[in-house]
Amino acid sequence: MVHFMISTKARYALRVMIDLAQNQENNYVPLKEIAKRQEISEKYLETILKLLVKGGLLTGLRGKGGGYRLTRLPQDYTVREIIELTEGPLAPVACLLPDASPCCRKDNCLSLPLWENYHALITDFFNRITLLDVIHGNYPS
Amino acid sequence: MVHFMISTKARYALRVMIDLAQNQENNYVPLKEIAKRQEISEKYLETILKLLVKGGLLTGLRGKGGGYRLTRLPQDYTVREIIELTEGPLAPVACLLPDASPCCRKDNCLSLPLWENYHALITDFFNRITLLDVIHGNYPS
DNA sequence: TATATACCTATTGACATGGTAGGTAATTAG
DNA sequence: CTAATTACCTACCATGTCAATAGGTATATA
Repeated sequence: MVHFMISTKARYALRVMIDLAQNQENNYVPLKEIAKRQEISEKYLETILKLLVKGGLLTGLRGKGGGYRLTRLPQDYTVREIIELTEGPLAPVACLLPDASPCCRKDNCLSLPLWENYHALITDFFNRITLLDVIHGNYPS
Repeated sequence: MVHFMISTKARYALRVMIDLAQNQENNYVPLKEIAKRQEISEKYLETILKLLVKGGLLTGLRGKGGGYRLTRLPQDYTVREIIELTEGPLAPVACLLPDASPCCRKDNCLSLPLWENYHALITDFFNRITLLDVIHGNYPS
């Protein structure tokens, strides 16, 4: 609806990460369990978990007793990487994308510094906050 | 392409506001001139200018010698209102939209505080910066 | 061997974005 | 009064992304 919204992919991904941090103990947690707890369709959740595994944030194990689990400790994930993995780069304008080709207007573009500052602000924000911070509700004051 | 991108509507709107601040002197500036300087299609620019007039950020005058001009001084516009007018609220999740109906998960939603903090951060950022700041390249250090 | 699980490919409907087309109303210059 | 200029209005369209679904395959364990 509105363009400043975080996609469900990124939001669900974060919820999944939280869910695993809280429920994995020493076991693999099957998709079905996560889906039930989080009230997310199993099929849709699959596509999200696939991304997280592919990006190395989770490990998947097939077969009976299989499921998913974190590859690191909660304090070693940043919110930024979870979001960027599922939703793409945080760049607010094409000129600031990782692979951006130089813009011809660049030198006399008065807006660019605004987007650069904004970009730096949100990147830094999401970079500083770890998964553990989210679970404990720790935010910079 | 990627979901963190500011829409062209908001970006063009900002460029138009800058353009007018720099070129209006005491006259009304016709759409055609702005479109030419900014290299934006006239037809598309129309839809953006309509929004800005409707929102009270610009005045339009018809007929020969007509065009558009700012309704206030550049230092009296915030970037936030320009963006929100053209792109909608800055809320990153539905729960934080102005007219949001209460979410049943709200009380045990660990993510919500994250989005609230993020929302406050960017709202404050865009709120503090005026059109004049953009023109002069003044940003908080 | 049966069951549980992750993993893979493809498809769909809905919607927003970015942009276009053509016409109407108002104002001024001559 | 007429012609030119300009904003304003309604409608349309093509593309792409999002959110979600469907059905099948590979792998591990009990």
